[in-house]
Amino acid sequence: MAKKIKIDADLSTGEKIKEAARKVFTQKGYAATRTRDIAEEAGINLALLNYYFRSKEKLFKEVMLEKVQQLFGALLPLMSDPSTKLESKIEGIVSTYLDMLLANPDLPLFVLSEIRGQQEQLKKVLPLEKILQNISFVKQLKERRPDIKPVHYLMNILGMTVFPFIAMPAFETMGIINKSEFEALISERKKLIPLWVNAILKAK
Amino acid sequence: MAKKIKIDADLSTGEKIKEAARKVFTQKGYAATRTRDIAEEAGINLALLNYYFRSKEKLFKEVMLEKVQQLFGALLPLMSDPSTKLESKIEGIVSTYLDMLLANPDLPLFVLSEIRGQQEQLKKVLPLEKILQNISFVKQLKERRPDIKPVHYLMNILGMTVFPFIAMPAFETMGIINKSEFEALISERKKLIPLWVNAILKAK
DNA sequence: GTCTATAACCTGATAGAC
DNA sequence: GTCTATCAGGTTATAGAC
Repeated sequence: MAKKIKIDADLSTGEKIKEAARKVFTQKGYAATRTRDIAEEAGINLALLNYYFRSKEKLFKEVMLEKVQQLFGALLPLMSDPSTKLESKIEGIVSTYLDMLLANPDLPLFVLSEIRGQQEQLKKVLPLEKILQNISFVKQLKERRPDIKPVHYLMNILGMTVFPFIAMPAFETMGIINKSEFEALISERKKLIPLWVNAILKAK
Repeated sequence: MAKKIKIDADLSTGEKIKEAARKVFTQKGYAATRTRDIAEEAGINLALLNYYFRSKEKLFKEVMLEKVQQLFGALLPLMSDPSTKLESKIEGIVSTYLDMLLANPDLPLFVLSEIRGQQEQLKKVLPLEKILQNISFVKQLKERRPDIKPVHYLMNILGMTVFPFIAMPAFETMGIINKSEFEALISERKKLIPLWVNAILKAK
């Protein structure tokens, strides 16, 4: 069994490069990754990277757009479904989102820290401001608590759900927690967060 | 009135450079900042930067340690005080921390994304794992809810408090929110979060 | 399509004059 | 202490052979 094979060999060259780029960019960020890192990770030559993608920046933007959609796009269908009521919607959002984050633990920190100066591209892909107005979830929050801005609950749910993944690297380098302990915590939170959000919704 | 003066002129050269470094590093991160950016921001020559600080990395580490202490250090005295009871401790933590974050909005994203590979330096300055064991706040949480790990409440409080500052740049570039709207939200949360944390502590 | 070699550029750091 | 000029090394991107 080959242990240090980096990228699946039976992918098209373009996909191998892109997969390598996904990995290196999300781990190190745009400025700190060298195209050589990506080429090596992909098991191809540096020149090929520029043959398939015109430049480092172009490759990055493709990866970035994907990641933004992965991070935000996963939320929209869950929040939009008008057939589920608020409680089960919260449960679904938290559970699905935590699963996605466990599979992509460094996605949030990557997107949120590398998003600077990507306004142009983003607005095309994710017209979030318009979506957020008429989405079923927001309406239900408004109904339940007309006295509190729905965005507050959004922040609370995302904060409780996403923040652990943002802080994990720090806690990990400080030796406070390791990966398996973290995953155990997250699986506890899968049941707890919906409970807590419910309590928050009732708080006076 | 000189509008584009970058750094107060009546500082020692070393402090001018460090102040500029604080600003540029926290905005762009280590890899993306050029020592030339810092020199220009400080209104001095590039060579002087290397005269005062031996290298880019050394300058960065000084700034980084400061910022880590600012981000985590502010919490410790608040969480340690054994004379305050749980409710008012939560109120104090949230209120003080939000004030600090409003004054340094990009501090959390900077520290949490640039902390990689700083283990050595950090453990000297912040032996957090030991502190967290015996701190008054954690004990009180354990007493109140022996059935839930205290770290969960830590994550909830920090998530609700800090996460908005992490997500703000993203929401800002998407045009969902602007700075003054954000600050208004935060000042609302100053009263709401303690309420919510209380509700969470009671949730069954 | 894929490679080697190299061009063109940028960045951190230093030498040396003042 | 502060500057100008420059070096040394590294990085992106391309030219050109296969």
